[in-house]
Amino acid sequence: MNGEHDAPRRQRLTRAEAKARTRTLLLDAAARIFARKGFTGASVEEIAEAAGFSTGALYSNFNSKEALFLELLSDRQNDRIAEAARALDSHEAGSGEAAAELGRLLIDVADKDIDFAPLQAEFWLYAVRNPQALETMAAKLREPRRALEQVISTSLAERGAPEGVPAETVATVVAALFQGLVRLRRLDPSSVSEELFAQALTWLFAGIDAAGTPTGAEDD
Amino acid sequence: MNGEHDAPRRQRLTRAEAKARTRTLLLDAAARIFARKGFTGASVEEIAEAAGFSTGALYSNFNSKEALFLELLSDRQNDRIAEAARALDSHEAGSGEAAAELGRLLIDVADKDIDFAPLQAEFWLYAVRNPQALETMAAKLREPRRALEQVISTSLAERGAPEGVPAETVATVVAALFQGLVRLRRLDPSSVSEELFAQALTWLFAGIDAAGTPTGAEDD
DNA sequence: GTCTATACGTAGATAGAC
DNA sequence: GTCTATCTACGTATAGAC
Repeated sequence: MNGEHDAPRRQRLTRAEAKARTRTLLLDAAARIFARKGFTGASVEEIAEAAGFSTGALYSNFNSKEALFLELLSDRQNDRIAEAARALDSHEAGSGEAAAELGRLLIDVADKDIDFAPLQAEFWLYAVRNPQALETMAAKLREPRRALEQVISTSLAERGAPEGVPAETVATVVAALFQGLVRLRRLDPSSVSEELFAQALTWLFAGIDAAGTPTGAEDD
Repeated sequence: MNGEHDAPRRQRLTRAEAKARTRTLLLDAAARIFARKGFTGASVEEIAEAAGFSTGALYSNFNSKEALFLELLSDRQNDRIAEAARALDSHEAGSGEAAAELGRLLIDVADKDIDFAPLQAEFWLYAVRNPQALETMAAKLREPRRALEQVISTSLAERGAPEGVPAETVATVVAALFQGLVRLRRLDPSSVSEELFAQALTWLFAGIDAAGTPTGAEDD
């Protein structure tokens, strides 16, 4: 009855597209459930049901629970980080505006996207426990990291900071601060105000300027 | 033969002491295994065996796997953090020495005590997922946090920073930075050099000074 | 107080129907 | 390609011996 190489494609949704949609839905559900229950704590049945499918459908799209998790680790974790890079790109790092923008992003990540930080933590733990995944994760962080470095590098030059201050180092500090503050805010929101990240960045860049010109002398 | 209220105490190891020792050994093993496999990933049998006991002995000392984990969360997590507070106490925060000392501590935590950061991550995830444990965890972090605040407060006063800079805020920034850098170093050691934390602290405090006295004016 | 043996539930993964 | 049913293994927790 239903020939398979001739008939289908009735509503612009080919078989391949339908499968791709299923995959996407499963990945979305997996991100939520993994974030809420952890890699080992989450069950494949739970994930499949949350996506509206059965475990059979899940295994038809992914070889194993681990493969599903690793695909998230490779493909999904950049979403928010890329957003941060964009937020930085529209202003200059070190300026009050960029700091304020990043501050807002921090609050968003910590408060609105409640699954983000726990999922990142799961990724980090998995990477730390599985050396082969460690390189994958480090690689995935490199791209947005370079974007951050680039913006910081530009900003440092504009501020007249000396060449003794590599943008790479500053980018690391900013990234670490961001992560750390997001996690602290989840534990105790009152300890990490909405303006704190912006404030810290302001201090940091002022300190870099001061370190470049300790007593007020400039030029190199 | 062996009367129980009269005879024992032959090698200075009473029954109560023996049990306490068992508990300690189980807790030590639990810390290791939970750090390496995660809360859900670790099995009680694994933990018991690592401590040299059986699951029966474990359940004779703890009501459940969760109770064991919660005891670690409540009692053990302060070890390293208290150490940080002590490191700060011997110098003044903001001084080059204190910064260097903390920098060494960071490297120690990141490289030597390989179970510390993953265990903290497990605690954090558990707290984020279990609101009732969240308060427990936040409370446990408060004590060393106050110590950090105290030292920073003193240091700020010495440096002539204005009252507009609360030590509480600075302490949060320092703590977040520490956590964030430890985790980044585990992913990519080359991105977080041994001197980076000290460097970041130096910048931070210089920036605070500069913010207090923007163009070079002092006095209050 | 600790061990051995086990009950009971649940989870990852597969097989075969549709 | 997805679902239902199931196989198998493992993990928590308990019971009873020593």
